[in-house]
Amino acid sequence: MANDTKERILAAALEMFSKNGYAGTNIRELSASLGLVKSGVYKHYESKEAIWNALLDEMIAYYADHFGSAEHLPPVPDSLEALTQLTMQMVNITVHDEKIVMTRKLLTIEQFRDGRARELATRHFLTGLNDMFTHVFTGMMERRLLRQDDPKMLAFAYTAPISALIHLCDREPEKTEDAIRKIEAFSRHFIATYGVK
Amino acid sequence: MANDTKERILAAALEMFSKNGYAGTNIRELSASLGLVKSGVYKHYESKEAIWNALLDEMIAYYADHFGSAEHLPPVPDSLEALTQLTMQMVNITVHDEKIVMTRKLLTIEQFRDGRARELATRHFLTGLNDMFTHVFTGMMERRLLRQDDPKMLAFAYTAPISALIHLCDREPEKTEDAIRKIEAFSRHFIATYGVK
DNA sequence: TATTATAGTGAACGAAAGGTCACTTGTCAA
DNA sequence: TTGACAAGTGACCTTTCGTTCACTATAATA
Repeated sequence: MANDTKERILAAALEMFSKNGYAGTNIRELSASLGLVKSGVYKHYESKEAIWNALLDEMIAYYADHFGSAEHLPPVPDSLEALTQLTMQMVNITVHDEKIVMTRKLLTIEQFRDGRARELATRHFLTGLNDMFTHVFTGMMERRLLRQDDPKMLAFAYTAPISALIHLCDREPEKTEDAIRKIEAFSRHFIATYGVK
Repeated sequence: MANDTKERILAAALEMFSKNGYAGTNIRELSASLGLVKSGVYKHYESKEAIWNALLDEMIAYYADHFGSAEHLPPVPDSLEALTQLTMQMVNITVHDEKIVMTRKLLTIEQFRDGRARELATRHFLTGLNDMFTHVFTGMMERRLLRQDDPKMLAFAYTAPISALIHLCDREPEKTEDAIRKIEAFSRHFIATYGVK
């Protein structure tokens, strides 16, 4: 029971912080959204900042669990088409999973205020996808699916535009479908450029 | 005199909003940073929100003046090397100009809260550079400096990675030099891929 | 059964927020 | 010289914020 409420507080905090930012969120509203009165929250966290820190802890742990280690690297696609499919699958999850979307928004909003948010933002927005596709492209080059080139550079050239469109989805959700189509078109264009026929 | 203070208030607002966000900024501090007492600010703007709106007006006007119309399109580079030089020149301005950096941070932080900030963010982060380099690449293809391809797609593939590294500079300024080197390396890699020898 | 820890309530608190207002000061036009 | 107005001050108001605390209800424990 205790733990349940504690987690529900974090979930509500993620929702409110990602919408209104840390400074723009107040404990009254947060509590109310859980059917609690605000003093009830203080039975589980000693302060607003403690909630923020716990949420960041959870986000960091979540990232480590889901994307952190080599076990989570995707299988190397065995065809050029499979690269697009892998990409679209990942994009669809990342753009439609509410929790991931909120996490990204939160990191976007708070990256300049909190050092740990800053680090995690860079991983989410830049190095995470980059490392993953460096691995993918290295494998694809070994299998002669991609022309020989610097896999890190290719991964950067591939993931950064995709990342930009994911950010667009966060910012203007009504453009999501369009952005996803653009990502697929970009993926195919990339393959047309670097793929080995 | 009146106008002077009015503008100084906007400058201070840009600084504070871009650092602490709208909700995290208070009029007392803002006034103090100008050597004023807070009621003095209300002689020039009727509310905090009015300051925000005036700042956004200014930002929108500034963008229109500096990057908005066809007059501001850069000359089409006459060589592949000139493309990298044009790029690096633009990147250096955009990364080192304090006002532009603060504007970008502000839009990053407030894009989910304000509709006009959202629009301007998309222009700053995505469509602005994109349109500009669509023009550049169209010209370079006509001059057979770049291989024939979809100029919009190439512009997107070129500008999005650069944009990602500019965001990195905003987030982690100590990585600025490194990021700029990466941009140059990326530009040269891009040319190696799409340039006509 | 008696006890005790836990989760939640509601009133209250001090600090800080945005905003108002009567007042002073300095500048310039009539 | 005087009157009017713009710019700035400082005290004050109301609201909202984060936080505390004495208290209650509940459910597990001894």
